[in-house]
Parts: sequence; C-alpha cells; structure tokens
Amino acid sequence: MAKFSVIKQHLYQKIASGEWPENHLVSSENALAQQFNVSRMTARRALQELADEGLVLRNKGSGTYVAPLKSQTSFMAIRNIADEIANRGHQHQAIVHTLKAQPASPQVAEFLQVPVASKVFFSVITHLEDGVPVQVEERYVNPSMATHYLKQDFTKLTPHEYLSAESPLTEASHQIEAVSPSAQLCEWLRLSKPEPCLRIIRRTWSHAGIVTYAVLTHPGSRFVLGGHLTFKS
Amino acid sequence: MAKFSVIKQHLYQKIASGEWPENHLVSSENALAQQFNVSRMTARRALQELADEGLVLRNKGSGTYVAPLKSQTSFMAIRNIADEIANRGHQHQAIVHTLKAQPASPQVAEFLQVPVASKVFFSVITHLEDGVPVQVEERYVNPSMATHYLKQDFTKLTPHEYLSAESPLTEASHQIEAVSPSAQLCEWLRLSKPEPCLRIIRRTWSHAGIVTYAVLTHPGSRFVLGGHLTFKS
DNA sequence: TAGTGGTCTAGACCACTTT
DNA sequence: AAGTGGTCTAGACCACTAT
Repeated sequence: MAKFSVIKQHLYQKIASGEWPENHLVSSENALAQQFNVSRMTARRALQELADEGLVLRNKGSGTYVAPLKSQTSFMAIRNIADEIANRGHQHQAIVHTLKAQPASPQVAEFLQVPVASKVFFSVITHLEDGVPVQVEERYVNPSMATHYLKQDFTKLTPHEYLSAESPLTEASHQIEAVSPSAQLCEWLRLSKPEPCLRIIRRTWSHAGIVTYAVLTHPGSRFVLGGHLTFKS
Repeated sequence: MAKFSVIKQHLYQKIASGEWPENHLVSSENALAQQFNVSRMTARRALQELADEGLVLRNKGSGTYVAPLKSQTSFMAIRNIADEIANRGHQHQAIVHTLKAQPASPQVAEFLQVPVASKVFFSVITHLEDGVPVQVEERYVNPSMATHYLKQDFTKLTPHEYLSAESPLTEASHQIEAVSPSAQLCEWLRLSKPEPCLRIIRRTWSHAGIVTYAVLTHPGSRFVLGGHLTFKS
C-alpha cells in the first residue's frame, strides 16, 4: 500500500474511533512526515485527501482540524428495508444469491480502505415485498468488522440488522443515481425488460472504521424514495 | 493566480469550448510542463484536479482523456442548482421554455391546496452546466405566495432564489424516483434517445402555507446525487 | 517569531500501455 | 523501447496565524 495511504488509514482510525473528536487538532504535515519517515509532500497528500473528502478542515497558519459531523441534511433516514416493508403492512422476504469471501477488486479495496486482493465478504440478496422484488442488495463487508458475516442466515435477518448489531453504525455517505439495469439485475429483479432503476450506493462507518459498501438497486416502477426536510429557521 | 490554476484554466477552455470533444486525448504531464515552463509536479496537479472534478479520465500508460459529460452534486442541489453548479466552478445558465398563468389541474390543485381550475403560475426551465442540460424544472406556484412571479427574469435568478426571497421557505418534502423521460423532456434535456432519469418531486412550504410544487428531472448519465449522513443516537 | 498550510522545483523509480 | 501516469524525495519560498 502506498505511503500516503498508510497515513490516511492512521488518521482515519483516529477520527472514526472518536479518539480525535470534532474540531480536534490533527497532526501537522511536518509531524506526520517525521512520524512516518516520509517527505512532507507525502504527508501533505494524506491530509489533503482527507480534506477533499470532508473529514478534516485545513486552516492556513493555524492547523488541520477534525471536521464537525454534518447532521444538517438528515434528508434520508437510514432505514432497514425489512422494517420499511413491515411498516407498510406488507410481507418481507429475502433471497440470498451469493454469500462468500472473495478478493477485493481495486474499486472495492478503495471503498473499504483495505488492501487490493485482500479477502472481503460479498453478498447479493433480492428483497421482495409481498413476493415482488423491490431491491437487489450487492454488499461488500470489511471482514475485520464482522467476522461471522458468512455464517448468517440472511433470509431471517437483513445484513443491515446484523451489521448494526455487530458494530453500531455512526455515519453513512450516499450516492443516488438513475441507471439502466444489467441483464443480471433484470433477472434478480424479475424484470422482463430493462426499466430505469434507482440506485443507492452507500458506505457505512462505525466508530472503528469503514464497515460496508452496498449497492442497492430498485426498479423505478416499484420504488419511490421519500424524505422530509425542515429548513433552518 | 497559481501556476497549476493557469494550466487548469487553459485545459478547461479547451474542453468547454468543444475544441477537445469527449474522449479526446489531453496533453500529457510532460508536454504541459514544457509548454508552461513548470515542473512536472505542477502540470500534474492541474490534470489531477480536473480528474477529481470528473472532467478528464486518466489511464496509466495510456494518457489523459476528456471524460464523457457527467456531473455530481450534493443534496444541496435540492435547494438551489445554480449555487451547486457555481460551487463546482462551472457556469450555470437557464433557458425559460414556459412562464405563464394557467388553471390548476385536479392534481396540481391537490398538491398546492388551491381550488381546481383556479389560476396558478407555471414555469418550465432547463438548467445547463457549462452548456450541457442537467435539469429540467417544471414548477407550479401558488399565486398568492408570489404575486409577481411571472414578471421575473429566470435566466438571471432561479425560481428557488426568487421564492426564497419572497417568502422564507420553512419546509420541504421530497420524492425521488427513476423514470424514463417523455419525448418532450428528451428535447428539453437534449437527449437524442431516452435514458434513465432521476426525478425529484418537491413540495415547499413557508409559514403561510404551500408555496410551490416542482418536478426536477435529471439525466442519469449527467447527474449523481451525493450526500453525507450522520446517525443520531 | 515560530509554526502552519500553499505552492513549486528538479530530480527519481515504478508499473503500465502502446508501438 | 518509448511514453504515460503514480508515487516519492529533499529541498525552497511564501502568506497566514498564533503567541
């Protein structure tokens, strides 16, 4: 793993674990360069990337600080799909297509912050509402965060429920986009022909670090995401 | 202005002007370093930042290429797309297709909580980012909340900005879904053929009541909604 | 004044792709 | 083999902030 990446990991752990709370001063470029025996430019890169990701704020002349957690746009509740279906008075059912360990692709390694080709857990599950597929969940899990992931019966418990119980989730980032589903996804969603799908890509953190990376795909005709937002007054 | 910034501007102009179309090869790090008489690290930074912004794709061993147009946006876009585009350092432009009063259909009357067939304001605007359509905004406005709505120049001020100024917005509800665009929407978005679109349906309240109901449609290939969420415990 | 981040240089070695 | 991007070094000068 690249040197700047090792430093990022180190800093990330400090922040995610809560050892460095909001607004805590982060080690300076020079301090990190000494500590990790690298040049200042390399230490700088680690800090800069964390700043780009919004985890720290950098102030010229003053220092680098842990960014305040953003709770402003609590636009979307992180809900458990099984709960949501139950709340609508419908029946939830899950079909497990895949549940195994596999080597991390470069993309997955990047998202989970683990070495490329290291073992990660991977599951593919279709969630049905009253027998109709409404979500395909493709999920990658950091194995150090949930060692017994592969032994779970995800027809009885959703991955989200299991992971929440294992290590309380503290944060998530999302991307939402509209996509055309692959043939494989059409099969899992039982779509006779492709239709626009809503895709939510979610990374979830616990205090200990990145736990999981999930791609949730919903057929547009069967799914609407709702939210309520109150403006600051 | 910093040197890397000058180079970015230069490259940016090539791309925005269309002189370098999608997938066109971008000058290499070494070429730019020579051309602008800077070190390779400085030329590299310009290219790297353009890559981070999604404007170019870099391939090891091969070169840097102009990326297919896409844009990424945060949940703030839900509030004001012009600000969001400006924050990305891009140019916002609006095309007003429709701006008139019309009788409320039963559906619109229901949403705005006004009598059926009573007069409501209606506007259709395409928002462009660096000349590329990224959102069509179809908006219905409660006329009692913004009496001079029809007299505004929405190429200079977004409806959202105007309405916020008229009657401070206090609340909004959203629905997000994936849809296939109508022929009319394809035209407004300049899509040669339909592609999955992300649609945000939004109702906004002020203290005095429901102000506006908007349907915001984004082409899936050019728009990703991103956000960060902290769990409340 | 001392420390911090922002910018920049002129090299270097590597893995990768293209020819 | 030549060119490309990815990483890294050991310096440098600057503007800014805190003391």
